[in-house]
Amino acid sequence: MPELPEVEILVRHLDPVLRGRTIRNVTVHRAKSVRPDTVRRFAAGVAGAKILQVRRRAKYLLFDLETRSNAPDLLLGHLGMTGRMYVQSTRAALPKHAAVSLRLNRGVLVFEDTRYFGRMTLDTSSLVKLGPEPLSDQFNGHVLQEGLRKCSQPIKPKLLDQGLLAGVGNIYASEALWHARISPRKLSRRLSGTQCDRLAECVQVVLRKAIEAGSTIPLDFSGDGTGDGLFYYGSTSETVSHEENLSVYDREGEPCSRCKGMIRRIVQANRSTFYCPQCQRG
DNA sequence: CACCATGTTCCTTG
DNA sequence: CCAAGGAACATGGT
Repeated sequence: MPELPEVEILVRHLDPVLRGRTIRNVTVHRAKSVRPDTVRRFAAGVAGAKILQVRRRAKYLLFDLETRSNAPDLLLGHLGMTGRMYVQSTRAALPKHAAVSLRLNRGVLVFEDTRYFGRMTLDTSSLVKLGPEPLSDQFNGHVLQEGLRKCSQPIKPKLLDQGLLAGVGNIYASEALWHARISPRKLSRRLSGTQCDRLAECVQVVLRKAIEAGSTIPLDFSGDGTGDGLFYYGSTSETVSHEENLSVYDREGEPCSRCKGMIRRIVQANRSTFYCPQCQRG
């Protein structure tokens, strides 16, 4: 599920469904999924709260809560690598890897997370280290250049630094660089002003396009087949948008659609990078 | 069995 | 102290 566009799509689905609902009951199936909260503190803080709004910041879901005074009023969700969130019927069985489930006045908000790298927590400290939202006017080529000025890392792994800009992940980092025709191995501080402008622009275009593509994917109401209209599944069908819309990610050995070069896979900072050595130069 | 996976954080190294 | 690299986290797919 999880880069900025996928989280954005999920938030757009969840907000109208959850807005105004009250959390009647809290079950933490995996204690580590609410870290650094304890199960006790999390349950006490969330039970009885009313969800006022669901928003996004970077790859985080923000649930604004109305709670008793002095209680934390912001619940934070992060999908990690494999997290999903959806509302299902109270009668439906929980998935094998349910991490947290919140029973509402109607339906259950399920946080499912196969690898348990994700979070649902009242601790919001991770938000303070985040850089600008790439789709806001707080982000542009100049801001990017400033952030890269003293950086000796190659540009691609640097794009994953959430303190530089917040929300780009491994897929869209490779994609943005391809669109900007910049080598992922280029030293960050060596990007020219023009390149920074172009890269900032391409980051925005790639993210916007992905959100647009995700918006056209129909919701998956399949759930468990009880079909009472409650089901909002986080898209199961992102593979569709992958194959259709990605230019280099996971396309090692395929020809570049722009120059007929051969797309390569390399490893940087322990993660895969995909690029076209022909049209992405130093 | 080996290697790969949309992310973050911690530990080590330089 | 800082930046960068690597591993850990946990499970499943190929």
